[in-house]
Amino acid sequence: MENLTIGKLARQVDLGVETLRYYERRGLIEPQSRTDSGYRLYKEDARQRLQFIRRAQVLGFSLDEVAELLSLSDRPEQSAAEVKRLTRAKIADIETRILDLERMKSALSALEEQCPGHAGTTAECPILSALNQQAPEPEQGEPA
Amino acid sequence: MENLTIGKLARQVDLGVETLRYYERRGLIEPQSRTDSGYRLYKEDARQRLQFIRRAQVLGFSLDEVAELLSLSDRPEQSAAEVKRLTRAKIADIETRILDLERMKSALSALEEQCPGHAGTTAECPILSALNQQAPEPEQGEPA
DNA sequence: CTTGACCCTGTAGTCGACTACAGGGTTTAT
DNA sequence: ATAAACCCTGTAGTCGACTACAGGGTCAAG
Repeated sequence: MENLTIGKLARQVDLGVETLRYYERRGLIEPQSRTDSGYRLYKEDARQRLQFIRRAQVLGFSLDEVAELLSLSDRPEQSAAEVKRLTRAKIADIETRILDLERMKSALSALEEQCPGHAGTTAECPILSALNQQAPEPEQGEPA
Repeated sequence: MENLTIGKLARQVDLGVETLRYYERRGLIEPQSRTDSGYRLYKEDARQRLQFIRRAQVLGFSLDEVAELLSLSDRPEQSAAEVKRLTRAKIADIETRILDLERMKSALSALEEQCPGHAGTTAECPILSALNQQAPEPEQGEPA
């Protein structure tokens, strides 16, 4: 039941004091109590909660999503369906981003292989040529 | 040699007028001239340049990088080495991001498969369990 | 000749996750 | 008793790529 001031907790979990207060504003964590002078006091379980936050972030969840996960975790009787749903949505999101990146990578790689580098000029560079490729006709814009 | 006002150009390339002015501030594009009253006038080749910008962005380049690519493209006599270097760096950057995302995805997928969903409670959810896993010892923080 | 659509500059707001003050009060160590 | 180290609130700044005003001037149509 040892009480921790925000500074001690911050050092223990290797976060800035400002970050902990920020998490509090975001609704992720709250001190168990306050001293008479208003100092935040945390219990040890705050470390657990902060670790939860960090791990969820590493898995790709935003702070808003972490807040949801935490509130679900705080109700152990509730169905796990929502957690599963959030996780699936996150996986789908990540897959989309991977596909986007794969597309960029393969386009870049194909061009990079063709590029003569120091052996040629920018005028002969297929990367720049691809970017400079003739534009489609003027287009009179959307007939809004 | 038809001159375009910023609004006409914006409609043709489907960008906002503000965006074009923003690109100008960022050093990506400049009007060929100005009217006496200060209106920007662009030539048709501005479309080409804006297309270059868009394509480079799609390939993952930041506006600062696009600016570099454009200035290289503006010097056709120069070696293509720098373009190749930028491209390789971008590919490496993308590969790193893909790996990060792949790691997240496989961690999430493994947990998601184990999650009972509506058939179980949050207390039985392996996703939340993983996030709540016992933290490493208190750690007295960095002995700064 | 006036209305409306356009243009100008300059500044501020958006998103996400912090990070950094400013201007105080409190606690701890000497 | 005083200085250092801590804590408080509240606000503003950072990054990137826009986007949105505010408060003007200009230009084309009726």
